[in-house]
Amino acid sequence: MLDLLEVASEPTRRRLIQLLGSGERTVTELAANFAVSRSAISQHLLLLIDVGLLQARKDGRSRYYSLDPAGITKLKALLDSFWNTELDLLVAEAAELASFNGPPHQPPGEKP
Amino acid sequence: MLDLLEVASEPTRRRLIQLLGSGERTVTELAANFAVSRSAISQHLLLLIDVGLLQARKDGRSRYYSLDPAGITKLKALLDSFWNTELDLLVAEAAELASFNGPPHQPPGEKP
DNA sequence: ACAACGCGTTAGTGACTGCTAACGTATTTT
DNA sequence: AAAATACGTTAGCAGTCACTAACGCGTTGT
Repeated sequence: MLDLLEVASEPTRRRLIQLLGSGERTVTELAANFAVSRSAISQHLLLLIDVGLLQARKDGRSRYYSLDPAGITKLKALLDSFWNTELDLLVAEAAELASFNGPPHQPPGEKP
Repeated sequence: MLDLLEVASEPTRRRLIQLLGSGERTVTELAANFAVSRSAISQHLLLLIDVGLLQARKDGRSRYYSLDPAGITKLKALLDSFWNTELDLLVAEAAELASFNGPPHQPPGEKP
């Protein structure tokens, strides 16, 4: 898969990116947060490197993975170009409609 | 595929969502914007309906597809929860670094 | 030094994806 | 009214994905 946004969107990889937001981690450390094997996580990480979202640093027998700022910047740009004004308008309209028709889940008023 | 964000991220579907931002369209109208067949587009649209991002209205022998505001709102929420503060910080740092080291593509100064 | 272990990566596979080809159905056209 | 046409959906398939199992290679313990 080549598309940056699509690669970043897969649920496991999304979570990996978020976890790496707070600093570099090894495969094993990351895998501890998931139900799947180290191997699966390793492959996700390699793919994320392929598309330029991650970097790796070797230290002893561990490899420390971290976010690549350039890749993250690129991802942000893609997201911004996708989410255009028309979509924002639609969200605003949906919010208004919800307050008219009665909210489906969260009442609009403050808690008493 | 069940994950809303992942479904929305596929390049063809991303473009479909953007095209539908300006109003409802038929399968044929939408397919005119792509290299692939009507059939392929139809299947993407059905998937987008499955995850709640689209609605369809039948009229004559055409089906008019349009964005479902509720789904789009949900998508926005997912995106916002994914893109946390740490990632924004990283992007800011990357921008600073680029201006120190010499910009790779776009010079930071205004055009003379 | 050699055995045992820990870490990360490749091999192999079932399931799924996105596509074209074939189809069903409704609407025109003659 | 029958034939042709336009629109959208299903059938079938090659390629890809995400995963577990098996592996290679450093490192650590004895």
